[in-house]
Amino acid sequence: MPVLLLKVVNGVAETPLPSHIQREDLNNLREGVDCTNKYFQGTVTLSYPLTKLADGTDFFKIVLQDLSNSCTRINSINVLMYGKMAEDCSKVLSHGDNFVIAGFKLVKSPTAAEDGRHDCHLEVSEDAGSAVYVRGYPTLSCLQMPTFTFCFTSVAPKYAYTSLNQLKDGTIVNLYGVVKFFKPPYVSKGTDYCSVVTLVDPSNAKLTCTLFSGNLDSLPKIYKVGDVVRFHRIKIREYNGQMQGITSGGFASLTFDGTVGTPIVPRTSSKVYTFTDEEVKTVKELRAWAASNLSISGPAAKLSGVQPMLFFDLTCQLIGKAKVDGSSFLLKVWDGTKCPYPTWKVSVEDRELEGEKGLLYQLQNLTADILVYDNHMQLAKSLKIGSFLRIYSVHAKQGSADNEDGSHIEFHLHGGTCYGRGIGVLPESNPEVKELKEFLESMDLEESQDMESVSSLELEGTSNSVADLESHLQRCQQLPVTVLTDHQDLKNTDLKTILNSTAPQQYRIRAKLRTYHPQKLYQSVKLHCSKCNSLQEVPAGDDFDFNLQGSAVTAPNTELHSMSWYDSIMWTTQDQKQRKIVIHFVKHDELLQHPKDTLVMIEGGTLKEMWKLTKRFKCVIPVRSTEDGLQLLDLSSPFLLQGNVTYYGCKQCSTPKPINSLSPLAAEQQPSWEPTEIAEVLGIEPLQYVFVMKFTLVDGTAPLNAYLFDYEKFFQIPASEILTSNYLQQKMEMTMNTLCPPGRKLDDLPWLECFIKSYNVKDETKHQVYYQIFDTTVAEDVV
DNA sequence: GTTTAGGTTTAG
Repeated sequence: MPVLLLKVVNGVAETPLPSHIQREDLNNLREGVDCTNKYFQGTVTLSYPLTKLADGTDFFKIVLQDLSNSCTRINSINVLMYGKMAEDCSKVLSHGDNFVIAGFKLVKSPTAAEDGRHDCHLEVSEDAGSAVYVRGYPTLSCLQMPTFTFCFTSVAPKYAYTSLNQLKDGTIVNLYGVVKFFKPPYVSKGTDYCSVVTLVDPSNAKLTCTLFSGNLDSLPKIYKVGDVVRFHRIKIREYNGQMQGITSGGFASLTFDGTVGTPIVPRTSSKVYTFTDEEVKTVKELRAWAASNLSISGPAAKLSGVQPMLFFDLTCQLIGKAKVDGSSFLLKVWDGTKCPYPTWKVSVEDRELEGEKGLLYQLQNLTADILVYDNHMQLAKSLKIGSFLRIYSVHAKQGSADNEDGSHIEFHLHGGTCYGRGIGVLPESNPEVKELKEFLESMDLEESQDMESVSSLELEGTSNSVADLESHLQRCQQLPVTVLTDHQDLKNTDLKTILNSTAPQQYRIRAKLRTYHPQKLYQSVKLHCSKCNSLQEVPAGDDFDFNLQGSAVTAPNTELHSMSWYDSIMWTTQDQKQRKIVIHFVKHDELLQHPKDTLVMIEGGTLKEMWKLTKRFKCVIPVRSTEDGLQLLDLSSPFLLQGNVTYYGCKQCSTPKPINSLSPLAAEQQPSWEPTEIAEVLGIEPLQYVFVMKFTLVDGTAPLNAYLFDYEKFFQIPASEILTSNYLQQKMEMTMNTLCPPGRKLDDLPWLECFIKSYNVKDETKHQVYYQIFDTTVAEDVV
């Protein structure tokens, strides 16, 4: 998406177009051309009346002519506008107007043969992040950032939504709800797919909807309990004394991830739909309500966390499939983790097995064989190898002990759809799929290294291969899972001896990790001040937003705008809050720099808006206006956001200076905008992210509690980045599962080699000895 | 046109 900054003063756009978007000639607009950062300028030669599409969305079509290219045969193009932008443009655009469109979508024109215009048309809407600039008119659009839009225009809701306790028999309504239960679409016994969805909302009423469609894609794309949905035109009936929702003609749905703080992006098959600030607000409210009123901790699990005798939802990639018999079908999947129990292997005829043989072999010990039955077979057969799946309510069944490999675990997807049993295909765009892909890709390297040693082996018929991953993993388990980075010459000391000795001293130990605290790993991340040695919790995002709202109450001081070393733009949100937002772009030699090198300061922005800005700009500093100049916010807020790290300062040790102190840095030849440098000139003592954990170690002589205090060395994961990276969180969880595998007997736990030191802590009343882990890191093959 | 399913685990 393009970045289009329209400078707005008193509501009138008067800025030239940003330098990085480039004009594109009509004859260069071709299907497949990347139109990001391109704009098209043309003159209106024809406009059609404003109309409404079947779903009520405004639609406006005009024809633009590119007069600069009079020599080309085709010099005009259709422009299709949707939603609010259509309505607005229809009011101000007239014949002969010359204007600019950016952020358009180039789509093959179905009417090119008849109207003789360009063989593509341009589609624009606010939802798509488009912007229209008409000379001399107020801006119709937006100050638009890479992936979000600050809209200047207010949008009145077109649809009325009924809360779930107000539903009446025989009506057709629009509604919102949080998914409490769902059955992923399955093949019904009739002609359609069916999906059953139970919704709840803050009225505390519940509605079960039975949705049918011949088109799988038009059923709601619900991936988990807690997702938020918007249904349009759903029919309400009474059934067995309760209200029931059922699809009616024109049924349409949007689905949103229900996790607080994740991007609000609708999942839908509808080509055109209303999606405005109203929707965003409603989804936020429902997310917040659900977070405190709905238990959404589903039965999701990784293979490494599978418990026998339980049902769970598995997110995985399909690597093989095979027909087994008339009532069952085999899916071979993996999720990058290893089930801690022996798992079954379903034998199938070689010719029935689909999938890449090399990969199936390579991953054989990380693969779960899932047998699916009856009604699920049809869907299972149609799945594409390589696709990402969520298989709901898989049964992890304890196998019979008389089997030759003892008691193994079997995976069944039983027939029927009770408890939402079924299979859903996740799109590549799904954040969890992205995460999984990244994760699987990062594993591939290790696997392929292992494969080098067996590359000469025949890959066919290798069920008893000696050089498989299983034995590799077993070898790993005999080697220590943590190693020393120093002090190799030291001898081990047993824990009892250490506990009976005086502090301070240093020891090398060999022990097992019996348990650790906190179990919720994100709780182990703290902020540490190396100056006063204080530790504190990482502020929750919500607190920070609250602080921002407080600072936004003070109106921005326009006297501080556009100083010698920065340019400023301000605008007001058109929602009820009428929030004023100012962005100050720091210049170098009086020129704006490339966004990736630019530091921006923002007044009145929300946390989410700032995160978006960090994707585009080098650094973001939240600021507020005072009479004397721009200042940092209270130190409960970060003083800097950069990449995916939020930097905080120590309240005790910092003496914040005015923002103007940054200007010498901006004047440097090539400002590096290093966080430490920024902190220093702003008088901030930066806090460092650190993992703080308590390990209970045992070695057969005594248990000993040792603290881990680690910036990044132990886990080889920067503590500063883990809170914003699901991938790193998953990696850390896997590491902990290797160090201390759940459900394992003490004998079967792996050994850790650690370097620890004891130290004294004394106060008036007591004296205690503590232990801390040093110079130790997770072994290379564990990471 | 208005079936299909209408939540609450298979039993392989």
